[in-house]
Amino acid sequence: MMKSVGIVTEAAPKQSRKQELEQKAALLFREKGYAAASMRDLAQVMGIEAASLYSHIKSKEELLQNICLPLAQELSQGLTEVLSLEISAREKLSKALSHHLSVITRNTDQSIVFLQEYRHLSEPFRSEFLSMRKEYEQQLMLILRQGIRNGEFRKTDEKITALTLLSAVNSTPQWFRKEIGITPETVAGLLTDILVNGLATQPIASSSNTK
Amino acid sequence: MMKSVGIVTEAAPKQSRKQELEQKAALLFREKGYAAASMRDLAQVMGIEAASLYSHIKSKEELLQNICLPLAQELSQGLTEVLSLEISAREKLSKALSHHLSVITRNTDQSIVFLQEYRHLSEPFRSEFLSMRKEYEQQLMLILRQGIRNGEFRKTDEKITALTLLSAVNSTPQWFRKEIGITPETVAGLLTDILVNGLATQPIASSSNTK
DNA sequence: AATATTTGCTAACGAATGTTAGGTAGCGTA
DNA sequence: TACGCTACCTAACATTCGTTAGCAAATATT
Repeated sequence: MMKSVGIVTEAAPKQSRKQELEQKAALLFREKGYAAASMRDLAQVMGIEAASLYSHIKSKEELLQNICLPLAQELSQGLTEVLSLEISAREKLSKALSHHLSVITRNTDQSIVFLQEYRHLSEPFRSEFLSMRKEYEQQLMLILRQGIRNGEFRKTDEKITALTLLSAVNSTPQWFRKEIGITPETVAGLLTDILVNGLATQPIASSSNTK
Repeated sequence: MMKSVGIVTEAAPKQSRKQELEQKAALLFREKGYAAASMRDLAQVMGIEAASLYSHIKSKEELLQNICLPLAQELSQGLTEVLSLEISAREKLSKALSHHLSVITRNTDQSIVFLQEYRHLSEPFRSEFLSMRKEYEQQLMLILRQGIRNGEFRKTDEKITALTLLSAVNSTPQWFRKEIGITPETVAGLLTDILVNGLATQPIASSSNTK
């Protein structure tokens, strides 16, 4: 039952076919959406018949789960680690955004599917996913609250700010291509700078300016 | 046999049946996604049979078009108007974000469908939609460029910044509920403040200004 | 009262969907 | 050699899909 190929020399893409399937599925789901992407579409991309897919997977939804859940795990774990550090709120926010961006820019297809198609998970998984997301948002709010309390951040609505930050960084996979020379770390620096320091060269006095 | 149970006496069905259908369709598409939402689902929400929907519409996609295209028009027109004003870049950006937020917070269901399901438009429409979006992004970049040139804004990557701003405001319909007392104008003020002035109370030296 | 429009019905269509059953060729290993 | 495993095949299934045809009651218009 167990694959005893555990010699260290396995750097070659031997563990491939299923992984290749999952990669192709992520790309297909990204492009057409989970519901609109058929197993026959996926089979065509793989160069085989639709029924043959079931030699590798149990169901279509298993593919979606294998895209969403590992990503959710990796994101959650990273943020929890950052929260445990004893550094300023500003540094925490910077590290949190960097880790988040690092994860999603290294998995752009998966991230887009993760963000947009999670609702097609069936029931134990969907709820689990949503509560993980809620906890993630609340952990981010914790950082903001700390920063506001000790004067590092301005007094903003924590919830709105957290959701706004998240959706700003979550749009990155839409335009990020690793071929164009820009690294995830550079992106993290750029976005963190914009969001923390703002666009303006000098802040405006009052809170309201519209009339 | 027609159901002659007209006793129900709906309060004031001022809007036509077709408008009601389009509103319900927007909500359904938002909740399940366009591809996963069936005409039979929609019929059930309307309390009629699926085939009866076709007394009001020509096709499922017509519903999607009637959700996406008016919204795209209203957004584009507003931004073009702002661009024509002779005011500072900062004021332009503020007005642009305010108008954008005003439109999407007044049509939350439609906005979410508009943002996530446009790809299911068939071909003349999808391309038209994409080019409108591209022009919208470029108009926003124009404001940023103006602000950077005349020193109102810090030197950031215009494209990345524009996309980041857009996705930040576009997440608003996800949490905005008009019942909770907060007005679109207040949201616009909050978000503009965060994005323009940043989170920090005092900007950091930002050593990572390599490029 | 006669007519037209709106709004709904039942029945059914062909096409597409995810998935199962059962089989086969090739390959590495005991 | 025999075995088991991976990776694929053809054929077919039950459902669901968007949509059409044809008809009828209610409502509005004349």
